Amino acid sequence: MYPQQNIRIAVDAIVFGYSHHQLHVLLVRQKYGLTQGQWALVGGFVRDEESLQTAVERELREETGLTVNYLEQLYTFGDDIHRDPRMRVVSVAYFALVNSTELRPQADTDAEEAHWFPIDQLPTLAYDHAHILEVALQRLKNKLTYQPIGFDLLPEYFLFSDLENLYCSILQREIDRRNFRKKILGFGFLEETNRIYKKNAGRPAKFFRFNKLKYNQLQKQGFLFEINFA
Amino acid sequence: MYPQQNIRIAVDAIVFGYSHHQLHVLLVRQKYGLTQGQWALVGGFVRDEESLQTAVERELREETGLTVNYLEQLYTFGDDIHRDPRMRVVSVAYFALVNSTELRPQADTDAEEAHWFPIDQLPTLAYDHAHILEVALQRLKNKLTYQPIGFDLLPEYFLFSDLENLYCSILQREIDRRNFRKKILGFGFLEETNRIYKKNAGRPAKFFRFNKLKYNQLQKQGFLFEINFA
DNA sequence: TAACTTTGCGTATAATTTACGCATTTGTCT
DNA sequence: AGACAAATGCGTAAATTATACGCAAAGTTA
Repeated sequence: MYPQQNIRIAVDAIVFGYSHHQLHVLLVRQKYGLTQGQWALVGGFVRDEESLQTAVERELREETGLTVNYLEQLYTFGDDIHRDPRMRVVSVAYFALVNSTELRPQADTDAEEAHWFPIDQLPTLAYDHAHILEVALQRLKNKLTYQPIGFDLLPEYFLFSDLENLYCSILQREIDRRNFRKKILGFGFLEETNRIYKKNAGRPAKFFRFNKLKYNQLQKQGFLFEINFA
Repeated sequence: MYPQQNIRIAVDAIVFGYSHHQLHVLLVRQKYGLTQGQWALVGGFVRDEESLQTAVERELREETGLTVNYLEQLYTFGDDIHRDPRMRVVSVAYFALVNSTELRPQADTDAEEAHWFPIDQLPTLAYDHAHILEVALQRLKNKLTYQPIGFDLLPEYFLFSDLENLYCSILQREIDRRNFRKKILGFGFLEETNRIYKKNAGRPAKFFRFNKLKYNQLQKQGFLFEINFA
C-alpha cells in the first residue's frame, strides 16, 4: 500500500524582479556538491513536517532574506529522472515576484551568494534550471496579459511610464502609450496620487497606486483584466 | 546533501468525459486500505524509474484501460500534510480529457470498479479528492475559453449543436447559437464534411471535424483562440 | 398540406480597439 | 526671455469586433 520509494522532493523558486527597465532573475551560487560554483535557482529539500509552500518560503528566507510579493506554484518537474544526476529528485517549482524596491537589499542573512541577473545575461545554470526558468518566463508573459501582476514587480508608487516600460520590455513588443494609458485607467483600479516626480527632462509625472481592494471588488462583479495589443 | 525524507509521491488523474449533454468524471472504487469502498480519482504511487507522466499513463491503463485524448499536469497537492492520514503523500495531479466515443467501453482490464459520474451527481470522495476535482473543473472551465480543448471531449465527427451544448453545459451559461457558430467558423479550423446526421426532428445537420494541423498553423501565425460571451 | 423542429445564413446596431494629433508642463540652451 | 527638446496627458475619427435579432431552409409528424 505504501511502497518504498527512492525519490526526493525539492522545491525551487524562480524569483523575478524588475529594475533599470529590465527583468531580472535571482540566482544563488552553489556552495557544495556536484554543481559547486554554478548558478542555480533558490531551492532545497522539503522537510517531512512542512508544507510545500512553507518549504519555498523557508528557502527564500534562508538563502536570500527577501520578502516576495507574489508566490504561486508553477509546475512540478519530475519527468526527467536524471535531472539531478546523483539521485532522483522531483522538484515543485514556484513562481515569485518581488517589488523592485525590495530588489536592492541583498539579504543580511547567512545567505549563499545571491545575485540578480538581467534576463538576457544569464550565466549557465545547474541541473535543468534553464528549462525551468524558460517555463517560468512564459508563465510571466502570459499572466501579465490576464492578471494584474505587473504591479507586484513595481514599487507601491509608480509612474505610468514605468508600467508601460515593464510591459514593453517583458513582452517584447511595442505598445501605444496613449491607448495603454486609456485602457488601464479605464479599468478603474489605479489611484492617482498627488505625489509628483520630476525627472531631468520633460513634464513631471504623477505617481499612481494599484488599489488591490478595488480590483478584488471589480473582479467579484465579473470584471476581466486583459491587456492585448496588436 | 540528500537528506532522508519520509514522504511518498503519487500521481492522480482527473478524467473528464462528455456524454448525454453532461460532463462526467471517472472515478474508481477503492479496494483496500483505510478508504476501502469509497470512490476516488484514478491514481497511485510513482515508481522509482518512471517519469511522472508515465506513472499517470500506467495507472490509467491499469485501472481503467482508457486511452485519453488530452493530458496535462494540473497542480501538485502537498500543502496539507495529512491529506492522507496515514502518511505524508504529495500528489501530482493530472488533468485528462477523453473522447466521448471512448466513454462507453469500461475497460477490459483487471480494472478496479471504475464508473463515470455526472459532475452534479458525485459520490463522497476519498482523501482531498473533492478539492482536487474542484481545481480541475475550474481549469477545464478556464481552458475551454482560450484553448480548443472542447474538441478533445467530442468524437472526431460532431455536430455544431454538440459543440454548443458542451460549452453551455460546462460553462453554465447561455450562448447565442448563431453568433457562436459564426465565431467558431470564422476561426477557420473546422472542416465541414459531407456526412449528414438526421435526427427524429428538424433539419438534418452537417458533421464537422476539428483540423488540428490547421489550428497549429494558425497559432504559429499569431492567431489567438478565445471564446467569451456576455 | 399545415404545424413543428432544428439548422444555417444574414444584417443592423452597439461596443471596443486602433491609429493618431496635439496641447501641456517642465528643463536647457543661447 | 525666447526657442527648443522631452515627456506627460487628453481627445477624436476610423476600423474592427461583438451583440441582438430576423428569417429562410430542410427535414419530420399529424
